[in-house]
Amino acid sequence: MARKTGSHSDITGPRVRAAALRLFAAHGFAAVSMRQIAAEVGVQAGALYLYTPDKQSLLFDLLREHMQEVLDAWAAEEKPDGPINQLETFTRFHIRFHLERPEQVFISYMELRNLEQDNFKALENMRRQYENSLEAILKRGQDEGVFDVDDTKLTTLALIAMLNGVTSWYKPDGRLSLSRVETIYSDMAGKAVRMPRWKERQRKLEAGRAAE
Amino acid sequence: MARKTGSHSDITGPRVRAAALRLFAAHGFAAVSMRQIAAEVGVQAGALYLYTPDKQSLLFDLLREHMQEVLDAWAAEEKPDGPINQLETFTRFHIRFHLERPEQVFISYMELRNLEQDNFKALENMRRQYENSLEAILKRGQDEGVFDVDDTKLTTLALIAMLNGVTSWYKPDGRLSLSRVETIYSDMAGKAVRMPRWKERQRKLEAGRAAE
DNA sequence: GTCTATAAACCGATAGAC
DNA sequence: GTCTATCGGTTTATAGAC
Repeated sequence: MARKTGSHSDITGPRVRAAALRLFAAHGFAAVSMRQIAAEVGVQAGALYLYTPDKQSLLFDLLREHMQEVLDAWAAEEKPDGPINQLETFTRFHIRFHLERPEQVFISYMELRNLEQDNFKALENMRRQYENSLEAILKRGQDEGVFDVDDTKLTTLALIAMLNGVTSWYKPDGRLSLSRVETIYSDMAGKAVRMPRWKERQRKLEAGRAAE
Repeated sequence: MARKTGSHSDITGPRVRAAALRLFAAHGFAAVSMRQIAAEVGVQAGALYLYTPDKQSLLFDLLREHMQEVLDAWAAEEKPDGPINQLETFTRFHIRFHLERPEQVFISYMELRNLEQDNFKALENMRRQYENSLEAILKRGQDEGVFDVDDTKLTTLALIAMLNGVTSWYKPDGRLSLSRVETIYSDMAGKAVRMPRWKERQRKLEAGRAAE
């Protein structure tokens, strides 16, 4: 039964991509050779070119599909009412989604510079689109007076950077559970942007005085 | 006067390191060849080995010196009294120091994985030492009841990740000045960890009741 | 679909002339 | 201190047998 050659296009294709993902994440795109990827899959280097036109496309496809997954998953997420709850939903979603895909996340911000210009721009647009969905929540909260944010764009980037940081230390069997980590980050994000109660009171006081 | 060879040890050495820094930051350690570095300096590849035993040492020295600079600069920074002011001092210091050295910061977290194990561990210890100086501030604030932090270690990492994020978008001639950016981040960090006023009042209330 | 073999170029590092 | 030349090995990608 065992044979060395045969038709495995539908199986080998995904395996090539999985091996590339693992190796790029572990050693970096530039440091990984096509021969290493082939060895990981169990084929010869030449066979890889049946599944990708070149090494660059292998990287770009991995990054593009990851970003598309993020966008689709967030679009499918059920959104509660009100910016405060939406911010919690976003932070929890972001942390959970990213911790479930450590390798994709890692290469998504480590290997961007190895992309050719056009590929880089395509990825950057998708990333900006995702950031905009958080900024929209902050803007709404700002308009409704429940958030007190100095600059929504800057705050968006600061929050996402903070949330991304979790991927660099979290271990699934560490001392903190996933939901516990979600809660802590979500609380910090909320405290960082929410209108303080004393400011809210002052605002209402002034509004009342103006109404007299 | 012009001659092609001569004694330039004291000049060429730093130029090699500067070229390596620039190229590693721009293209990544693994993607940069010794020949490229030599070309940037204006010497032949062989001449580089007068200034570094090998490529790995070139990277390690850059990273180690950067971390040492961070530690020295923070040690030299004048510290105000009280955790609240110290947190502001730390956030402003961190942002300013890192924005002044974008290339060093970039390679310091992008190229860690290209270090051999011993070199990596040495760097990691220095990084942890720096993190500890922030965690000490949070712990003191927690003990004094002015901070309300769930987990000082996790919060330390979250704050540093947030602050580091600034290096990925800040442009010196952008719409926000450096001191403005410092203020916004410092405010966010403060709000994220400070004991809320209502909680503080409740705490004092309970303390008063217990004293009866 | 996978293999072997190979082209053409590049790599890090060293030797030895000047 | 810098050069040229080179060793021994690697790289991406392709050609052609099976």
